[in-house]
Amino acid sequence: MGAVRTKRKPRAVREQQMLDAAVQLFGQRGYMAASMDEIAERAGVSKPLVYLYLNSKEDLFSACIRREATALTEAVRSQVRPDMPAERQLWEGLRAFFTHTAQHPEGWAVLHRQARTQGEPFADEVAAVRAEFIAFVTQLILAAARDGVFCARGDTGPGERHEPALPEHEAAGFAEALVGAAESLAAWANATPGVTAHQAATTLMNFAWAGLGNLMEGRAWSPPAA
Amino acid sequence: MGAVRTKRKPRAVREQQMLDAAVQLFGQRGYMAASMDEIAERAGVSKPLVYLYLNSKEDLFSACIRREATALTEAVRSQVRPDMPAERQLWEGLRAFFTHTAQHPEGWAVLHRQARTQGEPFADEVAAVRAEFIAFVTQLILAAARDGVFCARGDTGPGERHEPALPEHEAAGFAEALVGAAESLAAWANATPGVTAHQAATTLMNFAWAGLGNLMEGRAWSPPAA
Amino acid sequence: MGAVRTKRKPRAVREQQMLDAAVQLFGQRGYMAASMDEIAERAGVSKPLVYLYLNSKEDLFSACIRREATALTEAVRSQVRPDMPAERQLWEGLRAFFTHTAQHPEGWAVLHRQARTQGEPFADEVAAVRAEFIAFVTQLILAAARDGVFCARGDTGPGERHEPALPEHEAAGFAEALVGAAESLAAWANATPGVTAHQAATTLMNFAWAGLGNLMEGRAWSPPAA
Amino acid sequence: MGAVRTKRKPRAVREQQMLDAAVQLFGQRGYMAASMDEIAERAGVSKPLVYLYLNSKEDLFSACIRREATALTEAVRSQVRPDMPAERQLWEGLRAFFTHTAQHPEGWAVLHRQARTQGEPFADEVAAVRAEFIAFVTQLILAAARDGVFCARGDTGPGERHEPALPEHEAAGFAEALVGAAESLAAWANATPGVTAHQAATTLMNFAWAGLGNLMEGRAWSPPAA
DNA sequence: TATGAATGAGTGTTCATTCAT
DNA sequence: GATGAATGAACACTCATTCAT
Repeated sequence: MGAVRTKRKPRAVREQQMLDAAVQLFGQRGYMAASMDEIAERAGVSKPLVYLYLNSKEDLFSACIRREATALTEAVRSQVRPDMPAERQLWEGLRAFFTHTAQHPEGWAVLHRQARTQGEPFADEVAAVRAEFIAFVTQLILAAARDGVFCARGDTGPGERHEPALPEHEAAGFAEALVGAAESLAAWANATPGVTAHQAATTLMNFAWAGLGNLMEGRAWSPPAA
Repeated sequence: MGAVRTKRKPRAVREQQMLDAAVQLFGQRGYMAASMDEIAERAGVSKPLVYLYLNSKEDLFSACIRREATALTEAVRSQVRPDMPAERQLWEGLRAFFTHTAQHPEGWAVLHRQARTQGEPFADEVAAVRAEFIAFVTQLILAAARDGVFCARGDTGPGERHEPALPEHEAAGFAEALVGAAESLAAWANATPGVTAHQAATTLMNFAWAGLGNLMEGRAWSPPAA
Repeated sequence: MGAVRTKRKPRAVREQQMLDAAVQLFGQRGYMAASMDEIAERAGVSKPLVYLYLNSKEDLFSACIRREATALTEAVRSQVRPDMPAERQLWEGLRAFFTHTAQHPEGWAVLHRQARTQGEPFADEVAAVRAEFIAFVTQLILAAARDGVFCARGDTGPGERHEPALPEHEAAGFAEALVGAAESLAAWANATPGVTAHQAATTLMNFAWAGLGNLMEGRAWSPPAA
Repeated sequence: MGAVRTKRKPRAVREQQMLDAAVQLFGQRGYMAASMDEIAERAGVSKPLVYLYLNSKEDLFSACIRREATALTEAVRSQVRPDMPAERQLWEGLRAFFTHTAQHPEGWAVLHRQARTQGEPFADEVAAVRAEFIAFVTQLILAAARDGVFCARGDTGPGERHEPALPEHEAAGFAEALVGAAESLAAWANATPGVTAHQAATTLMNFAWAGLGNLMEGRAWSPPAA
């Protein structure tokens, strides 16, 4: 059982083995249900070595969170250039997001499912990263509103410019919704065979971006009469 | 110290005390981190009694999930009548959803955060309930598309009926996104003071419904040229 | 191995069993070398029960220290009445001390040998008890000096009263020496077959009390010329 | 971070560094609580080197005991010449003892506190050294009794020689008491600021030697009537 | 109906010790 | 001469669970 126990690897290599094993098990079973014994075994390493290198279960989990959060952030950032138009930034970012979560399902499980259910230290770490995404999307929405992007797609004449009309607070709500939708679609795409990252991103852009455009043009939704 | 230990209550009362305590603790700490000792103490009951009534920790957790899922489903269902127009059904359902999650944060935590991180038996139970919501929303979207609802709000003449143009598979994706957005906004509303259930529902309707309408009218989003 | 595991005893009984086992093992092996497993086994009890009743190894050790310190203090106090002459108080106290340490060697080992080598919390607890003994002996010495007891044994007429001539600080030094001698003789008496508590006490009274008398009469020792 | 790790020192030097570190840590924390990791770090040396030079933790502790025991014995022996009168030998020996224990508190802690609480191998080693001290003091007392030293201090004419009157067994008891008193006073002197080795030695001589003299002169103490 | 008494099995963590270089 | 890499065995402690009353 467990990986073959090879010998005498340099520290950095062993550490990655341990983190790989830990991300898998934390992702599958959760923080509390994953035992250090099992992690060590799957890493092909004795338990004391795990403690020697990673200090404690908490530190190991934190290290997993940080590694996966950085990887995800990096994957998205590498596809998004600030000089792109907002719409393109969002599109590329979403594609990178869905691609990465599809390729690293356990890492995504650690971030999205497991870390958030654990107490303060872990939930906070991932909340901070998520807050950055929210802020990024909020800025994108505001930028698009400011630049009148939503009206530019041909149907409305560029002459009549609606004022931005979008308070920051409302944009934050939309960003929250958009990110939540993305998280949900990531799980859906991973669980539904045949749904690619490209399709998931397209679905979300259709759902969200078009809706925002509609809104920008003044067609705000209002509750139906009781 | 825990709750005051009163004596000789009928079984049903005791069981509710236990479930209340369990939902609180499972919601706060998670399934594994919540101990039966603590649950019994908070319920004001001895531990063997918990086992006598609820059999095991797994069964207790399942009972919590079922109770909270039923409560949430009931809260939504009670506000939604099948004879309402689809838009109204969604609006009322969302309001009920946001209201209920705001009033029962621990129950919602059990369903949304904790149950999904645990293995097969629990995650499946809540997944089934969630699937029902998704299916419901999918039907709403399809119904709206079929009835041309999105065009009805005055701007387009009811005469020219667009064909449905919305394959079920695509509607399911939208539903997934909409539900994910709702879940995200529920947490956001609970964490952000001053955001009411009404506002959260409005934000989501604006974000989603208006977007859907835009889409229905043929203004589908397509990826920008690289 | 281990005691026969009898069943269903009331808590107080079990606690004494545990303390008995713990005092034995702590006394023989020391705090760190005694394992909770071994203590539980010798007490005829499972390990969780030890934790249920005594909380932790530290608390268990503290409980041992307190129990044995109280027993020793009580044993001595029960033989010493404040209305006795100082000399008699010391004599009776020492006899009680040597008797008790002979009858409870492990308890004495816990107090004298083991507790003092452990860190702050434990060493302090026993140091406080020892300080009480020192203070008691100091008062005895001062009282004897004040009352001129040392001159009363016939050789000097009671008429000529020497002034106390004994500063408190010096009395404390003597008390420290006397108590140290007593501790040493307790181990010696326990290790040397045929030495009774009575004999040990007599030896110490001869060694110390007579010497004090000599000193009181003005025959102070002074260093020999180099 | 521990001592600076300098390179390539001769073996004897490294060994002393290790023993220094070990004596400090064993003295402060005790045998079991001091870890080889910490010792190696404080010695500025890698752990395998400690094993290469000192074989095992037990051997290392033994080496500490032997080094400190030898140092203490040597310190005392160097001040005591067999041709001195017994009283002077004791006085000089005590002064050397108090001086050394004051200057090497950790070494003294290893010998007096830590080694005696550990099992057979260590306690025996230090017990053997202590037995030598006891034997030495016993001989001193017997010699003084034989030579009538106690009567020589002027008050009694040297003409009338009391017979020794001191059985060896009784002398051993006095020696045990005296050494115990010395050990106690050593700790007291170290813990009480302002008490010098000279003062501690004087206190003990006053307490013990004068008492012995009193005894020799036939004024034996006898228990008071009940 | 309800509980005090009790435990088997497992957890995270540490330590003395060795090997390969 | 000296060390980075590695582990078997143990430790304190906790938990879900049951029995006897």
